[in-house]
Amino acid sequence: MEEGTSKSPSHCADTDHAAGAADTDPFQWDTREDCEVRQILDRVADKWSLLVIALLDRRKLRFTELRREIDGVSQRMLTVTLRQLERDGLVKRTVYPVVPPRVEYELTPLGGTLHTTIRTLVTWTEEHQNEIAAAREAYDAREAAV
Amino acid sequence: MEEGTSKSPSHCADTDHAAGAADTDPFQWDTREDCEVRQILDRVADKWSLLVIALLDRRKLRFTELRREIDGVSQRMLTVTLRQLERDGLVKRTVYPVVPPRVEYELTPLGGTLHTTIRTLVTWTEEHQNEIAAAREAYDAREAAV
DNA sequence: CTGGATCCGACATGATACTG
DNA sequence: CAGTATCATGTCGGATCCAG
Repeated sequence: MEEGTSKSPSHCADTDHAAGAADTDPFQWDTREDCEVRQILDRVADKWSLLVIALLDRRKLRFTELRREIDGVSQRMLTVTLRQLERDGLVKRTVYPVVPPRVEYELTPLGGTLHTTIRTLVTWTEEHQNEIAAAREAYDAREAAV
Repeated sequence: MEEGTSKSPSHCADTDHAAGAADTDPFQWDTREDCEVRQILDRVADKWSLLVIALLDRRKLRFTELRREIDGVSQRMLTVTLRQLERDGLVKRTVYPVVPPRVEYELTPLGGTLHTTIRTLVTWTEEHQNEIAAAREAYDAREAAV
């Protein structure tokens, strides 16, 4: 992630419906790799990004607070993730030039709209995790039987 | 499979609201790693999974058809992805015992509900990709200036 | 045609140490 | 406190070969 930061993917799908038209074409969206949409999707659907955005909903948090709240994130990954989100205009970073450095992170309006969307995905997962767990057990059992 | 397929993460967040209750607690969901929700999320938000589910919406496709439609996917990744989705009960795999093997993939009802959700995420991305692109340019320009 | 198995390189991520 | 820099490594993913 940190390496290839300045890729310039093709705007393949920013055709018409990207502007907001109620295009409901079932499938045909990206398919092609190096598509901007797919790239953004990968970033947005990222493990840590998801968590950061969720935690930042409606409140500011400092670097260390975020780090403490997100179990398992390394300092490095948190920094990288925050930078990406900042670059994408989803998170705003405010530095207070005081003696012990103080940096606060918060969602931008754009980030806020994403939060809603992400929340939908999370809710879906929460609602169906049991079904998925069951499906896995069934699948594994079937496999083991063979 | 080769990667971590048989992890048994803790059911940390499958508490109450997971059952479907209209719980709108702003943030507190996973945070902890090795949380089942987070694991499912990672799978579901996966690059290839997203594409496969999108393509499978409302129609069956054969292995080769999928491979052809998804630009850039290797045989291996497609196989792995399909297996995961099948295990999770999102995709149904049907094998026809004919001379040239014929295997068809289609979404299960559960997979169908996920498609809707994913579609939301994709739509968001499509609608905001310009804003994000602009934010990136602005950010990069700001950086370069320094 | 479908896909399992293996080898292997590349990149993402983690751990650690250092700085303003 | 909030990073940056460096090094170590695990995993992902691609290529290839092979089998039912």
